Amino acid sequence: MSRAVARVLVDTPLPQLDRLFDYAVPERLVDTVGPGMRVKVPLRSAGRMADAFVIEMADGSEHEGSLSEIEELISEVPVLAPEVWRLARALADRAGGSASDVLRLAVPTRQVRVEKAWLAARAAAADARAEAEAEDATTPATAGTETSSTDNVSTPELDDVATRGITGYRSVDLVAAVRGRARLALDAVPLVVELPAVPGLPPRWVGRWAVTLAELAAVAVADGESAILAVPDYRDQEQLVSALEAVLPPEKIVRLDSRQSNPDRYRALLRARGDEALVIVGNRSVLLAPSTTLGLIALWDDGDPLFSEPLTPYAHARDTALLRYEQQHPALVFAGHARSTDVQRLVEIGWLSEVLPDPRYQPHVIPTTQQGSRDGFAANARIPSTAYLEARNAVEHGPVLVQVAHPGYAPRLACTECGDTARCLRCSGPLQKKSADATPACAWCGALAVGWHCVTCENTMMRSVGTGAGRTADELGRAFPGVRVIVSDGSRPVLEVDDESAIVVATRGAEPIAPGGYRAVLLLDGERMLARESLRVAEDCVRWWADAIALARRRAPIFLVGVGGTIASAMATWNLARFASSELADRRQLRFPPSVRVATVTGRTDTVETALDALPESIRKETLGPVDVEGGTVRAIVRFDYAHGHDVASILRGRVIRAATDRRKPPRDLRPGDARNTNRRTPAPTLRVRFDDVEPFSD
DNA sequence: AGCACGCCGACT
DNA sequence: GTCGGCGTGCTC
Repeated sequence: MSRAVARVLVDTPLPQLDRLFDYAVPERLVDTVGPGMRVKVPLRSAGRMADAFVIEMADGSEHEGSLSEIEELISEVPVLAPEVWRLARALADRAGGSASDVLRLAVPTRQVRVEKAWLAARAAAADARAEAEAEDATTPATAGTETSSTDNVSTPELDDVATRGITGYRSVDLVAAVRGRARLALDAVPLVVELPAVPGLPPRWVGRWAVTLAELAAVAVADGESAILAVPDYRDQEQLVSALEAVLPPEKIVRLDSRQSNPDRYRALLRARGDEALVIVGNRSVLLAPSTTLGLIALWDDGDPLFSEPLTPYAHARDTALLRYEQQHPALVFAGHARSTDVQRLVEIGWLSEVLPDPRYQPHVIPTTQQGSRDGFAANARIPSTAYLEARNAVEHGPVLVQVAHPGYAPRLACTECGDTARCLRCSGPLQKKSADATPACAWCGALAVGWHCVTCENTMMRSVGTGAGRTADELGRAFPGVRVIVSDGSRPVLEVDDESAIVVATRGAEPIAPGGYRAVLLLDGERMLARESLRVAEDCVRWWADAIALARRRAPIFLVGVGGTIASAMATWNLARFASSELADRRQLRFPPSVRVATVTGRTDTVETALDALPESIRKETLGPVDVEGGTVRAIVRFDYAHGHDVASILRGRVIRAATDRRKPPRDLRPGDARNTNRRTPAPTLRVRFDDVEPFSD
């Protein structure tokens, strides 16, 4: 007779165990165990237990040997949704990683209290339904936040969206596009807007992008479908949630992000597991949220590096979104003020359709390569005279934004005598000053530089090099006497300012929102920002500038200081798509990402070599390296076309599994005369593969 | 990772 | 003869 068999995925990072194992279901569990539940199973000799997810149930097994029995059902709550499993599998396969690594990000650890509340609510809802059916009445679901209701919401605001459409974009019916499951590259209108007053909530200004995404999500919910909205950081999330609260009842909005406590995340996950239409908002991991009725996925500002997952298998949220699109076919929206080269690539192959803002919203950007005026304080503050005059005029009416590259006071200090960088005497890290009268401190170890002397020339005096936000603020205070100066940087961010006169000095990405928008914007450190050595500098700068520009009042003057060339004219004409296109063309020329994909292969020399040898010749010949990295390992970079992604991933994955299984000692004759192998006790580094990492192309 | 199996060297 | 070393391979 057939006995109940559960196919499970064992929760382990070992690549060789990244497949399904069959276990017999003991009699006592036959009626309860099901897909998505956590279980404990014996692995290898009895006594060693491992956690696992039940993936599917079967009548029998292909396995030759005898089956072990499931040891224990951890919980009968099916925390792993089938669509999340499929996504995790596809993601791991594409990235050459293990599905369980993805699941660790997707499924929070169990919370018994939360689970009990959920089970109780579910039981209550089932009772209520039965009762309602008996009475043949339609009682709405009652009480508690855990109830599930499939009722469509209809708020006045939402009806308004559906009839009026979403405005600000050129000849596109965005509502119809979402309903038609379109794939869009949406260049957002660069403005701030005031949210409609909601009783009990303070008035609030947010980026207009947030309102647009909220409206799109509301359309999906009105159609009985869920939306997943992903943002790079919490400041964006705050804006988006506020915008959502203006168009949807709060119980339709679920936050799911990595800053939440585990119980909160678990509660959010269980809510998303129901079949209620919801908007699920969060950072990169929100794309792994369960949702069976997914009508929309939208990413805000996909070029932000916070969308790259720092944990194996390092998937980028954009790629997660694309895989999820393939599986569930929701509408897919990549929205941003600037356009990433990655999205541009998808536009150019005809896979995404562009939506452009109405040209009436084009910001008034004035590039000035001129290096500063002669008039006193403005010169110190690195502001060209035209910009200074405009800013002085504008600040009389409200806040003016000044964007700078570096926080602190003096980002770098140097010896007054020999000019060498001042370094920490303890750890050789560079010294910095946090404020004008602060004692210099080490950027690495934090030690205060008291009794400092230059290691090169023994001199004991140092001077500031470069200008941080604090020093700019001091100088601007003198340039604009009597005007309030507000500083916002990454460590002490200011989220909002009022609409009174002020000079707001902010590092990139930390710009506060001003009600009604800034009266003028000065983008000061463009030249320095562009000097960073990275494949994506230009693209990043355009994004940082565009996001700051979007905080300006309509028609406010925006000065891009010290930047010229195509990048400046792209900003001035607000043709950021064309800029992305020319960037992409350059990368194509050099065969750099995202025109091609890359994989970095790291490990012991012979392991890396055999891994590379396993690749087809056409791909092998596009290998850069291997080059030595620290710890007796080497690294190679493989470039390949998107069409070969599947092959490269599966071949390299095979090598990773082999390397993990194979514990033979390294060959004796590995590079004779190489001191590395003779003396050091290297713990045999295994083979590591990472896909689409841009870091090796930076300094 | 762990743990068992197995095939050669020194032992009662 | 056989005890146990670690090199090799597998995990339902």
